[in-house]
Amino acid sequence: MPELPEVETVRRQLEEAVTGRTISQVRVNTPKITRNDSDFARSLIGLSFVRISRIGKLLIFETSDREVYLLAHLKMTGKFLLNKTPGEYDKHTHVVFSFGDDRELLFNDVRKFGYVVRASESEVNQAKSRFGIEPLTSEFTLENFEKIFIGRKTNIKALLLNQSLVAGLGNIYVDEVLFHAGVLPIRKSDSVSKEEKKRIFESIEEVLGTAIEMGGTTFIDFAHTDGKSGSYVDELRVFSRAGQPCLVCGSVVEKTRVAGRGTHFCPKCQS
DNA sequence: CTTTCTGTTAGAAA
DNA sequence: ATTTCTAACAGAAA
Repeated sequence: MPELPEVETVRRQLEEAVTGRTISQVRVNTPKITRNDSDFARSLIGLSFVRISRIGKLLIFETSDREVYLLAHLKMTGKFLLNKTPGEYDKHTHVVFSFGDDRELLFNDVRKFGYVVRASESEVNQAKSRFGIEPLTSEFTLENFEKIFIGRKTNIKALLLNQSLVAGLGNIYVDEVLFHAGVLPIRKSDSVSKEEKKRIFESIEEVLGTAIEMGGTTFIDFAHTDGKSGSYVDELRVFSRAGQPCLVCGSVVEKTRVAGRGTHFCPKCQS
């Protein structure tokens, strides 16, 4: 579930909690999470976190060493948790950062798809360059958004899920955005009118903006760094509501498979 | 018990 | 070149 609003929520909480703190100890319980980096712990001890930034769903930790960064992706079930009882955590805790006080930063991930890896400045720039336009920034303009349609004819859902075109949308928010915009997920991108593109563009800003304000969506696993849930789940209009009445028109919300993903829509509100 | 499904995405296959 | 499909993994649900 971590999509842009969830990752942004975590970013803000991490920035508040760990910037300026010196790493005194690092424990790697599951080497795969760090891409089997045998120097991971040793190279981080003594450094401090300077800034936490984000592009799409990727978290970027700047450290006090200009050449040392951490790149972290939550994938499906990853979480960063601030642990108030050092040494006590479950079997899904793969990396532990200690700061020499009574708080630890944990990376926890049931499915182990996520990662926390060390990167150089050039590797960070390489990673950034693979992302498309970032919503809620000055580069996210209608003009730039319209450009991603050029030369493409896949369905609109796959287009919006493509991180190299727009950064940060995932399965939940694409369904919600398309409902908000009144466009069916299966529509071929080259059939989407200029007016519809404008509605989708504005819906991305609206839906993501509100979701960030509400601390993201906790559907099953997503948690804030304090373990609490996001409340945008109460605002979902179609996602996970198959078989239930559309909150706008009362029609039954349907679920199909589009772009290989479970896809929810209202057959009356979207066309 | 077995099978199916799940929020992501890199990489293979088409 | 773009688009589609699958594997990576664990656990909940059917």
